[in-house]
Amino acid sequence: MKSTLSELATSSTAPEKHPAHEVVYQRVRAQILFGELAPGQAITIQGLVEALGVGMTPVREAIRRLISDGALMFQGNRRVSVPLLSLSDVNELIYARKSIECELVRRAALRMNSTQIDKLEEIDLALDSAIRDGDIPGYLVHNHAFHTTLYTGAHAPVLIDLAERLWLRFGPSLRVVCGRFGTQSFPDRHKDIIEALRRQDPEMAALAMERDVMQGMEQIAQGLPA
Amino acid sequence: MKSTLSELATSSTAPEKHPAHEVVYQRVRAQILFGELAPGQAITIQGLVEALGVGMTPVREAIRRLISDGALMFQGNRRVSVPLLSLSDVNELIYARKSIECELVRRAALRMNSTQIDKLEEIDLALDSAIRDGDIPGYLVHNHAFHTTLYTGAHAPVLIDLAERLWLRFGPSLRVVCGRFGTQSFPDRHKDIIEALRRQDPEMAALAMERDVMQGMEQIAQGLPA
DNA sequence: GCGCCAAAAACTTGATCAAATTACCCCAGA
DNA sequence: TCTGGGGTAATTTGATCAAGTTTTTGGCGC
Repeated sequence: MKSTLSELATSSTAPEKHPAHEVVYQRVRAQILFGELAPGQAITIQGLVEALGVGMTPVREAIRRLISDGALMFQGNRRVSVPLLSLSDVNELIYARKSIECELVRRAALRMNSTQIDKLEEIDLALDSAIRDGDIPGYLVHNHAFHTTLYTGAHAPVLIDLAERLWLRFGPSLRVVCGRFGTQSFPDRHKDIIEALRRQDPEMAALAMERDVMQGMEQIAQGLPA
Repeated sequence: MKSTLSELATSSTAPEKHPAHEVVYQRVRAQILFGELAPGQAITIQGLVEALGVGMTPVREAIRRLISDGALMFQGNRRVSVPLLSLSDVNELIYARKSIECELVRRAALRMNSTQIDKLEEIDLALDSAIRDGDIPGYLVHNHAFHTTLYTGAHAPVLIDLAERLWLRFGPSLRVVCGRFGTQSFPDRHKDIIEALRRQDPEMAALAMERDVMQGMEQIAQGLPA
């Protein structure tokens, strides 16, 4: 029984019939977010056609979407690859993440009820175990789940869309950093965020989020290819 | 000799061979940005196939991209349409535009040379004539050109990508507002921006941009369907 | 090193199948 | 007879695939 990370992350309890191009998109998206694809790695349409056993049209649609997301990069001569981040890119991502995600957590602080916050705490506990065990894929999955669940509470679809896009850009590089430094080097700001949510204190939440973002992004900056 | 707005806006001096899916994307993108498609309007694959004389795979790719951009909206039952903005959407767009575009103009203020600023001033003059003449399409095209040229000077690809996406979201609604109120109601903050650029004063530029953004978005908010 | 040739991959199209909407018709009830 | 509702048929549209065409790449010989 083989079950890859991306299969787990994309499996749904409700067996709705998703179109093939959607399945391919979600699958590759998860591979990028959770580090199964390395920065700089080449992606071919044919490769995905053979790997996933679908026709070429759905694969093409999924790839165009991912390029638009910034999750993949069009290299000009018909080549597609996972982007390599420059230091300048990381600096832009830092600014954008701080702007967007701090606002999301501010809004979430005003709107989330205690049930939703409990759910968040539950995810954070799973995240803690992953960190203790040095489980890098688990860390990536739960860390992403923590943020997306948090943002869902903000009821801000446009900002959430922007935030998800930013995560797709640094996902592969985050995986590399974890592989190099392990998960220990991430002190947990999530506890501060949760406390701020319970107090319904937007500015405290935004401050904790800013620290969380900075920690992650500085790690990525240090792990950049020289 | 018929030449629509989107044809003009996408025509390039260099007749490079772009793939059909790219041509379709640029074409529909321009139609959305410059108001040839109304909010709520339905988009069909077959319609574009017939209108543009290309196969359906390139059209599908272009549509997926535009959906990912937020320029089009997937309505669940296989239907695609130009999004209608809610007041909440506009509020999110205001925050995002202020964050991203003010930072872009700050960076541009530190990097643009006087030749580039001259180019910007030239575009702004064309914009002024369009306003005087009540030329709404011209206003939309030149206004967009002003901002993209300005942002190009910031050398910040990630932030530029985010900003372009935001423009795609409110493009159709901006067209509606112009049609209702005309172009007179847009006092010109661009002069302030240009002066700030010449002084290389990032904060003055950011402030002028913030006013420009607020003016445009408040117009859109007031023009929202009741 | 330069150019030609072969193989692989991307691009495009047309055909086929499935799903959804629309049109239409028939019948019941006023 | 007229009207309205329900159900079915036809058309429209979307989804997928496979084949043909074009482009790029990489190797090989000169």
